[in-house]
Amino acid sequence: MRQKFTAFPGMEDILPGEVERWQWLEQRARIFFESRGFREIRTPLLEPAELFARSIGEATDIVHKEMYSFEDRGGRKMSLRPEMTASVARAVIEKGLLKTAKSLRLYYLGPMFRAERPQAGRKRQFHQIGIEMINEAGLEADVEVIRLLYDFLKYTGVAEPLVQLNDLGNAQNRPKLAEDLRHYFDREKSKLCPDCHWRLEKNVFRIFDCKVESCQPVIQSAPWDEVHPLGEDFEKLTQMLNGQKIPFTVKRRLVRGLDYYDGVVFEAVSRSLGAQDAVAGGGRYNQLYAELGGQKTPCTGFSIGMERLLTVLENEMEPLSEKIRKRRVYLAPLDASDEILDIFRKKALELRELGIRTETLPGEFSLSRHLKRANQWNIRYVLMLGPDEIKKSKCTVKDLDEKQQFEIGLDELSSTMERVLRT
RNA sequence: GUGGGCGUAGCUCAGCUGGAAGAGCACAAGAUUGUGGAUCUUGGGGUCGCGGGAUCAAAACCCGUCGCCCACCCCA
Repeated sequence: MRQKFTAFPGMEDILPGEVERWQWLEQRARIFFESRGFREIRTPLLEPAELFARSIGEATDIVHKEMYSFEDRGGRKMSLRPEMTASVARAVIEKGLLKTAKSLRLYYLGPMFRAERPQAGRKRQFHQIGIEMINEAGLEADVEVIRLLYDFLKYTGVAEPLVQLNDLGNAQNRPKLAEDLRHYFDREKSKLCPDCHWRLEKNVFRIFDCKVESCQPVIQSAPWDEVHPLGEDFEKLTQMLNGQKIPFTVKRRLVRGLDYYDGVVFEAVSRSLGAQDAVAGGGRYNQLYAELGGQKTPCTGFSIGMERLLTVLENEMEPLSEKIRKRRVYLAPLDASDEILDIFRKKALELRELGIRTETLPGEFSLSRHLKRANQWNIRYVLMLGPDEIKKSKCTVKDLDEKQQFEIGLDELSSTMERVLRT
């Protein structure tokens, strides 16, 4: 097993057999978001390094130690995108998309890159599905984003999506909030772990992510309600969510690692994921566009980790392979006559136009072999055509699951198979 | 960057206090040229992660090294 080339750590091949789940999820996403008025946007994988520093934040881990950055031949500093929100903002500002529309609803889907140490649920190349609601202020937009996330997760088959939310405060009061929290944790410093001491210096909010046992009491009794009580707006938001029957919990220690968030933030979590339990995360960001040189533009959005969602769905996905399997038929010509092969070519074309995968083993005329192969390829229906069938102008269709077979007139073969496969 | 676990066939792994590299699954051919999954027969596949050391003898013991996984940090 001496191998010359291997994929880089944390960059995985998605092989046939697994790729079908990805295709399925991508298709679900497109159907779901497009039918709700979102339009896809695709941006380059490479962007100016500065774009991410300005948007995500110079001091965040993502920017200062997890970006793939390098210079191209012209000495331009570029980075592989670690997330999509900044790229979308750049494109919207650069192309002036808000000049011909008051607001935008965009979705995206694709690979992101972060040079972290790989682990369960954390790859260096990973994939996200996300949406951005651009230039949409107001509680209604916040509620809608959360509802879209909740509905989409249900739509893909997550049994009970759990949404957690928090209010990080707005641009005006956030510095003071950080200051007050720093003040509090500084008083309790002796009870905190070394990592938290570091966080205290760097980014107080991160202390809330600490999992060390001894830090928990201090975190629990953080004076959120004094320094930043949940306001009337947040109260209204929760009422609206209740009204729409979206289950959620308020988690005051929920903070996010990207600096551009302010206001309402949320995550969807699943216990089945292990240490990295967030399936999706998002929230409101009202300052980003101004920061990047555009007009001040209130926005909200989220992104979903595709790998993580697929992990959550793993159990529920079993019927999926079944569904894919059903859209296939196998053609078994029983001799090499031109007449039979001609009919099969024509029928294969018809079936394929109907979106039915049609396969055969070329140059093989032994029925036993055909059946074996169909079985091996996990195809349920075998269409058999030989001299006997030609005489009657019919085709014998064998159902390998039910061990039945029946004859269908050649003229209605394709339409009948379409009906059979639909159920 | 810091811990812990694991590296033997394509996959899952067994291999005892050192004594001729194995099983199951998968793959290929046949028994079987108009009725498949089973069974049987046969076959291809290995620098036992890599390098060194002690030994008559190492997959096993010692040292080093590389890789992967999990966890911390952080996030999707």
